[in-house]
Amino acid sequence: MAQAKVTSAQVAKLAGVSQSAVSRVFTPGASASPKTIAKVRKAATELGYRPNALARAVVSGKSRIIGVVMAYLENQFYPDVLEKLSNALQERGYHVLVFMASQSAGNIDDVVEEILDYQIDGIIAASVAMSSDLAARCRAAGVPMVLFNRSQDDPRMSVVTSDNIAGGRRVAEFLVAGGHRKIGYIAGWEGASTQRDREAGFRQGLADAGLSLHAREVGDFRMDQAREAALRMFEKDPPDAVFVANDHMALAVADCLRFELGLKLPEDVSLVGYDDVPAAAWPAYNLTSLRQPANRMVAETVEILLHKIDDAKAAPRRVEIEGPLILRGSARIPEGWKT
Amino acid sequence: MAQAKVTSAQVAKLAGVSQSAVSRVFTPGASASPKTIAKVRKAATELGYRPNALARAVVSGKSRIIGVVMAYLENQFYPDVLEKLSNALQERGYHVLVFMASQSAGNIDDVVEEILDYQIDGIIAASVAMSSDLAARCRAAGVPMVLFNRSQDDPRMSVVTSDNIAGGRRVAEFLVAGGHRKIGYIAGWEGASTQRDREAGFRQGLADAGLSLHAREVGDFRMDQAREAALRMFEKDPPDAVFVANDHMALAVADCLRFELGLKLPEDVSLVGYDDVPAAAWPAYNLTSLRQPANRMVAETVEILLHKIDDAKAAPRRVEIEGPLILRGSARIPEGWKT
DNA sequence: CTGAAAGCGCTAACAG
DNA sequence: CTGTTAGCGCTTTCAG
Repeated sequence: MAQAKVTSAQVAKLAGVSQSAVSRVFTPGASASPKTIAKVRKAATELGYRPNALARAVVSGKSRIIGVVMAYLENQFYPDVLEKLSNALQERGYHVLVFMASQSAGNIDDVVEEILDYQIDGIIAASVAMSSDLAARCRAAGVPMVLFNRSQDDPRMSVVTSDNIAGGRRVAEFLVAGGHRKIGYIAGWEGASTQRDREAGFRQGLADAGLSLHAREVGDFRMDQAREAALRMFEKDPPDAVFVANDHMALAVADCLRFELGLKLPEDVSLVGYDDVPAAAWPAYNLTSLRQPANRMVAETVEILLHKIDDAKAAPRRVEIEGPLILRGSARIPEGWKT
Repeated sequence: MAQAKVTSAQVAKLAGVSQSAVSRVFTPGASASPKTIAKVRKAATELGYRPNALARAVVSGKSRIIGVVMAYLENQFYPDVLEKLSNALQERGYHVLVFMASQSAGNIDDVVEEILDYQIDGIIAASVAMSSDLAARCRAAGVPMVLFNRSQDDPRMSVVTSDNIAGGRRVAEFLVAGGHRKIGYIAGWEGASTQRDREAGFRQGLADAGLSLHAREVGDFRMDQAREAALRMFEKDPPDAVFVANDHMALAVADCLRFELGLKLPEDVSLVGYDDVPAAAWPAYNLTSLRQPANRMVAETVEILLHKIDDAKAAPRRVEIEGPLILRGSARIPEGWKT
């Protein structure tokens, strides 16, 4: 009968070996004779023994816990990422301690401290701005960190994003090739590197075609703000195409244009988003969007982090992954446009 | 200058007190003279000391970690719940170790064992079926558990759901009052208690009006399955109203009916979902839905779990929370229908 | 209130 | 390979 809190000592006694023998049997890198292993395993299952991960962590210094900081889960892109991260880390024998930076009165720093108290082996920060102060603390504590979908100038920091500049440029090329000339942009939160890069790339792409932004509004990565931005943008001299900094906002813009302003996509205006969240593919939206390859971004993130974990002096890496433009019905497709 | 891994012993030395004094200053329930507290605090901040939560957990037996098991995050209802859970627990000084049961080759039991190794103080299982075997293990390990949005017959288990039977019945009353007579139902995964209860309530509601189900198909809580279910249901003798077991599926059904079958909502057919996820309110869907009050469900869940944590012999509780029917444009609204 | 001392459950040298 | 012996960093008696 399985007892609560069985210790290695009890297993040792039952198996007739030393406590360290038990430890060895359950420690990945250690060796024991087949005979000992058998005896210990038998006793262990008999008692329902499982090693105490915390005690192990205290002595070994490795908790096999990764802290994941998320800004908010409303944007479909993030639940998807969280799920993938969690699965990828689980496969590698790590577990995820989550922290939502959302509501928490701005003091994300406090909670990262708290999370640090758990002796986590690494941190993944998705779309949150790390104060350089905090980054310094993590470095001091020897906890590797990688930024996901948010860049930072600090060259000591590992970063994984999509290639936002190339992506922005590609959208511009696409819209220009589609014959659009009055092209608007709805920006995300201006503090975000992703926002800045997408806009920069987009502007470059327009400039290459001798164009510039016809209109620009800020949506702050929020649906309600995006709707209002769209309303302002179409008040007078409306654009014939709009690029929205992410899909989450683009969905709201699509609704606003169609149901509030009575416009048809793509006949009256072309609309393009960024991320390719699941909802972009839903028939009600059918949104053309530049895909962020979540799978590859997650894989890289995990790779970089785990590598840094077992080699503390590994150099920081900055990875930008290009994603394809997914063509759907919300934007006019140029004749002969190749993929 | 903040050093990596500062111990209480170092702080003690600097403060000129014993190591236990330092411990007392940082232990919630303990006492020390104001003078000692001051000295210790000063030394601690000077060194950048923070107690090691793991070591504390080993000796105290309380980790202040809650394991949260989630089936999948694609259905918008769950990210929302996860975020709220995480926030609520954080406020109470707990942290969340997540486990995604999704892909993981069916063996959710294995990973719950893993998560149990971390000496978590409690488990919240959202929409996952606990094998009674596993439930027994948790009980043996003395780890309280509460089931969220999924019921189980075992009376020793605490459970929080919405009142699915009342909800199903209410939808039936609503559709009947709207003059519908050929009413179809698209079921979720048949293994889920929520599915069964919603259907049971719905059928009761119809029966009370002398009606029965005109058609029934299974969508398994998946969008693609739901679409196919809708297609089958409308192949011949189509219903004039459909209740779909959750919004996640209802969104797919809405798209199928409108864009594949060319039907108008609510003129040709009324559609009602369950959950009231954010997307239900998006203009593109405007879906009438029975809301699951996530806030209250989460609050209850946390309450029950934490109570059980500090009183091990607290009786299990089963809570069913009623939610309102949110009227939108996808279903005909009966004349004089009161809220 | 405070320090000394005894563990929590486990891993990691260390001799044999 | 194995048992013995030190700890990991902390909380918690136990005297004083």
